[in-house]
Amino acid sequence: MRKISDSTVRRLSVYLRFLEQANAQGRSTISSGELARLGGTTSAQVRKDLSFFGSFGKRGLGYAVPELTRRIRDILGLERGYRVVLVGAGRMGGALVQYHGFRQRGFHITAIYDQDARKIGSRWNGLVVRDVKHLESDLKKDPSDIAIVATPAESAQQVVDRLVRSGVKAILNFAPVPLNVPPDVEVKTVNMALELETLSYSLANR
Amino acid sequence: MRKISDSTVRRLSVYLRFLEQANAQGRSTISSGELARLGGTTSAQVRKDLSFFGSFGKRGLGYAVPELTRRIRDILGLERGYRVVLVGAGRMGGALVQYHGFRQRGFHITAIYDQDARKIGSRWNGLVVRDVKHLESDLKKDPSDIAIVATPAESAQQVVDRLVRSGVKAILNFAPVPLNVPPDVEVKTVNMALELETLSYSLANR
DNA sequence: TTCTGTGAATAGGTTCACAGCT
DNA sequence: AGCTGTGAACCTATTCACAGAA
Repeated sequence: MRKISDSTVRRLSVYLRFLEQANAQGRSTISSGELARLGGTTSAQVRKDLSFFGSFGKRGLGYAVPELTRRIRDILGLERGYRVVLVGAGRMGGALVQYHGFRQRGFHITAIYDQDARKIGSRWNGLVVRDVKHLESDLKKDPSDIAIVATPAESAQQVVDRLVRSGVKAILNFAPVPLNVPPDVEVKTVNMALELETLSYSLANR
Repeated sequence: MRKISDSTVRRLSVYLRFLEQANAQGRSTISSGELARLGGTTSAQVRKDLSFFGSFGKRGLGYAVPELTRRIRDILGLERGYRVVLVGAGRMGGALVQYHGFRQRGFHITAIYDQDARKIGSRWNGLVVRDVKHLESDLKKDPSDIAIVATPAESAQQVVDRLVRSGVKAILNFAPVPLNVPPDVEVKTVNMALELETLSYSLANR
């Protein structure tokens, strides 16, 4: 498949949100102009983004809301559900387990792991925190495509190595370190301090 | 000042982390090649990024670690501290208040706000959660440059409007909606469900 | 010799503008 | 008339490649 830029994929996610709203309101069509306005981009950008995957619209009319919704869900691989394991039962892990947006979109956290004996065994949103030493054996029994890493920086790479060896192919990383993975594994790092620093930069340079 | 790309600013943040490590290890110089390897980029990229702000290196030698650290902190505006207010005392807000990376980098959360009577008055990491209705009057007394919005999607825009009217110039947004702000206000949105969707895309298209 | 600093070349993403359906 | 789909033009970011300083 033709290489699609990360920014295009991110915008598809954004369009999808507004399409779901339009669906809920029972709207039958939507134009590239309206999707653009809602998503903070331009109509040409919307049409270009969609054109990488096909011609979904009707000239003079716009896009059929239910069809385009389905198509984008399909492109993003959201028609199936995903099992997600979470490593790191700290504050951030806790927030993520509760985060409604994940389940809503078909990402189901199926297990939580930690090192800390004080956390192991406690119940979190219906799940028992397990000792991270069971990570490999659990994943062998119940494989997972996606893992969320919310450990301290020091242990993140080591955890990731173990996840990769256990067949995890996609990792969402909240530890503030770049992670090394083989080319067939995808990592997204969310680094909140770094986001604040870009804000600091913009305050300092005006 | 010449327009610097967001990606350059983000990479400077990354370099800064490794420079601080190198400092801690007492290293005196570091080359663009090494910074590149650590930060997952190329040596030409490192040199280009730095060259937008001056010539900090010594040919044949590399960069003096303490000097470059200082320069980047200065560029990013990290030599001063920032007062940060947090709106939304949910799970995510809780994780953010505790997050060590913020304080470490000079971002001090000075107040927490919520709507929910059950949360108002409770102590969080030494701060009492205040009724969000005091937002404007508090900011008038003690202005803040930066706010973190961790409210539900529905209230985010309204909260942001009030922050903007109160003089906040930079917002880190965890609510899963694009926010409208005037051009002199900077917003960074962190949308975790969207990150997972880009991972889903990469799993679906291989 | 080593490694920086930087124009020039390349690649990639966005916007333009218009032909072509409905 | 209205709105899509798309090549072409434009703009921005990255990589190359080399002159020049230590």
